[in-house]
Amino acid sequence: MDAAGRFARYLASHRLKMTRSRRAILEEILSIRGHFTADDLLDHFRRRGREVAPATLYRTLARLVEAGLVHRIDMAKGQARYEPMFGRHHHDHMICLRCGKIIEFENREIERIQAAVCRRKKFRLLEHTHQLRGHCAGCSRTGAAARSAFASGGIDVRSPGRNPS
Amino acid sequence: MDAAGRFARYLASHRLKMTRSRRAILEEILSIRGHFTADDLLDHFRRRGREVAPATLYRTLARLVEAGLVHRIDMAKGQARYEPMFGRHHHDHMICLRCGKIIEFENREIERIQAAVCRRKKFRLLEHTHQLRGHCAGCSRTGAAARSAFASGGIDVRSPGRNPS
DNA sequence: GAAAAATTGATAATCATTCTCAATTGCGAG
DNA sequence: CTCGCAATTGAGAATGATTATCAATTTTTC
Ligand SMILES: [Mn+2]
Ligand SMILES: [Mn+2]
Ligand SMILES: [Zn+2]
Ligand SMILES: [Zn+2]
Repeated sequence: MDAAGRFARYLASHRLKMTRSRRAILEEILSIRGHFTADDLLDHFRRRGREVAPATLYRTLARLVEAGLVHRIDMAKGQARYEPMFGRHHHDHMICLRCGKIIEFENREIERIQAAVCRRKKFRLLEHTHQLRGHCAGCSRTGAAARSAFASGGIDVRSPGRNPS
Repeated sequence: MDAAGRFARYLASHRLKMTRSRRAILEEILSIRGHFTADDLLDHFRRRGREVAPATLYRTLARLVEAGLVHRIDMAKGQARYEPMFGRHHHDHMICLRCGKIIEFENREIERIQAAVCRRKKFRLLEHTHQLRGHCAGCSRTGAAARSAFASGGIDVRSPGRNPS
């Protein structure tokens, strides 16, 4: 089933309604490839005239996360990032502290060991985050000259395709 | 060298002063075993009459983190946790979503693979967080009855000794 | 001990996100 | 279709942990 269908099913099973705003937000997210912030989306809408209130966007993002269609990435500070998870599998992130770029990685071995550690401690694992912070290839090369797009908002919006590694 | 000495050295090398407040804060932290929030510390001080302004505490905690004597654990929401890192080595955390307990774990294998992944992507790793969230042994056992000490502040303050695993 | 430099603390500011609540909309029943 | 009611929306206020301001105070230096 497609994303819209899955969302509809989720809404129905929770006595929630498929409204114009929710449809528009899902639509907009599906058109994005990569990671984005709530503000990124608000900007997109503003530019197209179609306004969506922040409260509504935040509420809908929470629903989409609930429904498993979107993943939320909590940063140590500043805004959270989101990414569409439709048709993708779990992965973790490397975050460049210079330019803000987000690189995805996926490692079965780590996940396996992680599960084993939890088993040993009798810990029922529900979710996890594994964030690697440092300098991306580009920023390591170009000394201190890297334009710090991080602070000023020029954040990454790119994904390495369906199967990151 | 002891913690106070290391802090003194750090301060000196940064043209900073060893003040009464900074000494008191470090002292207090050393007396704690386990994880704590800024508010936990403020409470301790308040109870002993010796007041310390929040601004001062936050500033000092930042210095201690800089100096490598304290580690800061950013939670997805709510206050950050801190823990003394004096004489301890790196480890990561499992966080119980029911009772808030923090369990430490350390796994060389994961860290090794993590480093390899970074090498492959030419990413210069500077720091990382690996948080496992779920239910601790106790909370898994006692169904939904677990008192949610998390929201109400009764957070863990315990460490499994010098060498977690 | 005085001057210079750093620190403190009261207070205001930040800022992403959530809350409130009156007005609006979606939708199932009739 | 049209009601009726529950769910949703949006404007604006509230939250809450942390940081910024800045005058008064403490430390260190000379
Ligand atoms: Mn991703
Ligand atoms: Mn710890
Ligand atoms: Zn970079
Ligand atoms: Zn627990």
